[in-house]
Amino acid sequence: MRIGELARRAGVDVQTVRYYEREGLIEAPSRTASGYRAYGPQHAERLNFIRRCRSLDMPVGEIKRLIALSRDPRVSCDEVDRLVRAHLDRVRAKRAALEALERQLSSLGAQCASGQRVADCGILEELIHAAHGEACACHPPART
Amino acid sequence: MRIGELARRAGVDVQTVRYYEREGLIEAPSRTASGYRAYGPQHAERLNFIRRCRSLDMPVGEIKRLIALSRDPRVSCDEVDRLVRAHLDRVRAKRAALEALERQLSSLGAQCASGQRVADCGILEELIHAAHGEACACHPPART
DNA sequence: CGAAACCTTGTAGCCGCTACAGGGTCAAGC
DNA sequence: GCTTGACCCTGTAGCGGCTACAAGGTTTCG
Repeated sequence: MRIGELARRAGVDVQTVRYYEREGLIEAPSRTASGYRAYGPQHAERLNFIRRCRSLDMPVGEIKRLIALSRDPRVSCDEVDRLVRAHLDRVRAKRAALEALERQLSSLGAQCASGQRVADCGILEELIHAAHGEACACHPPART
Repeated sequence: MRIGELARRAGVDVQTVRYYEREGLIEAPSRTASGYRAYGPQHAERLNFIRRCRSLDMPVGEIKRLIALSRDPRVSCDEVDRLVRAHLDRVRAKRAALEALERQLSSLGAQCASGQRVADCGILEELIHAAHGEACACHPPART
């Protein structure tokens, strides 16, 4: 199987496959006489594993670690567990941040009485007003 | 006011201020005899405006547009409104995606009975199993 | 006068791709 | 045998929003 078919099967771009190879997520396959990459079914399986992890938004580095762990079946799976849970925590935190953001944006959107000139725009006013120094959680006076 | 003080007041890095200048969000200030940037209160205000928008996760390009709009008070504020609402839609979509992700990850995390070897790890099994071709919403067989 | 804290420009790195440029290869049809 | 088009190769640069260096100049304080 050449790179195009492999990529098509997994639903990724050809470039992405080469990128994973460069990053060490997929072993470099053998080559044909003319230098084309020749993949076997194990490569397709690996690529699907990677895509499944990426669809869960795991960073490439973590996927690499998962692959390394899975190659030694004697290792305890605690680290796999820890890794997935840590990732879940990050996702949870991000979701919570987005929820707060969503609330702020929708209250901001409610400031606008359509058809006004920007001179009287409630949205801009709100943004500029905040800029004048009002306290807001998302914009602390100094960094931590 | 020199760049360090300006940055400190807004709670950003000095480099970030220079970045905003390069990107055209902040006008290039006048310079001292020795070439140091010299800022006035209007720069501080602008920087706070930018940070407020960034804290709402608006892309720099959109902030630039907002600034351009706000400089002509005769313009209708419809575009301001549209821009903010479109951004809100993006945030909503992202939050929904993260919620789905969170559900998937927590059911994945539940697969692990701690202390096992990775050979029997429920998490890896699940990930690999999916990789064997089971349908899953986040990993379609071909791209749209 | 010297050290520390500031400032300058320019460049490169982060992530996970994506898109090009500038070539080589292969299969099908004429 | 020759062209066309689809495929493949490597290498490089770009996206966003910073961040971090390097290698120098300036200011400020003791």
